[in-house]
Amino acid sequence: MSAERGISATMTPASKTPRTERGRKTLRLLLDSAAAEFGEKGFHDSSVVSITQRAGVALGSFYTYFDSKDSLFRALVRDMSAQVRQTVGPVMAAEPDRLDGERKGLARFLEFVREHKELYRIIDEAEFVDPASYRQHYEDTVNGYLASLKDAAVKGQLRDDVEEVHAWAIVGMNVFLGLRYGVMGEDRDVTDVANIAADLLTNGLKR
Amino acid sequence: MSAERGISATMTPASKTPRTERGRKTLRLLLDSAAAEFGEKGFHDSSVVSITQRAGVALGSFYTYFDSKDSLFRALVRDMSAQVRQTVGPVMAAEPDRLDGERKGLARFLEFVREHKELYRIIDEAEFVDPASYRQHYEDTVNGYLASLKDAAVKGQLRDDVEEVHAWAIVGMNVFLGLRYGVMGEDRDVTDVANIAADLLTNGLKR
DNA sequence: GTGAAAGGTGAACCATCTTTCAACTTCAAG
DNA sequence: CTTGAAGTTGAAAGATGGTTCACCTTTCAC
Repeated sequence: MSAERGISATMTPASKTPRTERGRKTLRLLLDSAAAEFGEKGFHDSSVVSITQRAGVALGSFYTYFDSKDSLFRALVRDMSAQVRQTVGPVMAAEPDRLDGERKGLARFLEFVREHKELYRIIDEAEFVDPASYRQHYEDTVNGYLASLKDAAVKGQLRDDVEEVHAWAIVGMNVFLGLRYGVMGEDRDVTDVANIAADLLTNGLKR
Repeated sequence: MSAERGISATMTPASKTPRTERGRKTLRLLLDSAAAEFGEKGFHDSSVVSITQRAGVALGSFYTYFDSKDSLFRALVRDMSAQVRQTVGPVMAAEPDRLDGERKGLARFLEFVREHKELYRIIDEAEFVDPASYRQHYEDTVNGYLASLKDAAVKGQLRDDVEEVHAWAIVGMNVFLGLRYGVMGEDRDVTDVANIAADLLTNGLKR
């Protein structure tokens, strides 16, 4: 049984992990080039040759660190997914009031998207290149959200019937505001957008 | 000048339009097979050979009706985009009260998604295959939404400061609810989901 | 200084499709 | 019944781009 234990899709095989500083440097160079390349051209129009050229290393070196173009992409998706949560989560958690946290968190998210326009292309393309990671990304995001909403409900900061549907709705709202006001155009102030959205979320549409 | 007038990316050249009933039948066969194929495997893993096999026509016939694999995809995106609005719009407009319309419209949208699971894969992949159509799809959707919100505001059915940000937020919410409760799983009743979302949208999160 | 492990190199191999094309079939108008 | 325009066919050309591999260079422990 345990002899059969292999490496899962989300792990990097030991044989590909760099052993020296030099190796880690090259690996990082490849990851950064890949993020830029995938962000600009998407997965299929990006080529391994082009990524290595951008990184300034030889084609063959790529396969010293990754099993395939796919496995590099998987590594990137996991990396960016974690980066978003690590950036936005603390900002949100720092506010005593959950609805203030919502506002601050969204503003920070919009800023992050503007600094990392490649985020959307990479996460979105995961739907096709690596569906498991795609699903995982949103489930992780929604679950984190739901937990913090329920926590706030217990504290009496918002309605106490919050559930999964609310979390998906709010995440969808934020994702689309990021798409429109982070990626598609920067024609609005992030704080304004965050205020409007937080107000909608707090008070609703009714008169 | 007018001699230079060509065909835009969104048009089908006259030379490719079927002239007979037999031709129209083959074209439809190809479109349906393509929707199924793209929905299952995504654009890049779908092949023209496979689409023609599914349709039961020869490879060469494909190029009688389409200039390229890309142009077929573009045709499909426009088609599905219009289909969604034609399905949901009337249901929403039929309710005298806009917030009731929101509820009914979302329910109908969720049903539509369940009946057409390929919708998300095709629209989402347009971000990479045909960015112009992707953007167009969401701008059309949001603009329609915004117009109807403003109309309702004038009638006094909801807050009168509705603007673009609200429209993007609501569309994002609906898209994600469709993703989760239409595509990813059917573990919730569409009416329940629509009621919860409409209530959130109407009254907000506050206690 | 030496040997071995880690890292680097890029030409070549190879599989996969898209697209073209010249020959063939269908069908309806005259 | 003839004719030709519309439609059909699939082998093959052409392009692309991921992956391999045999050989070279660098690093560093002993």
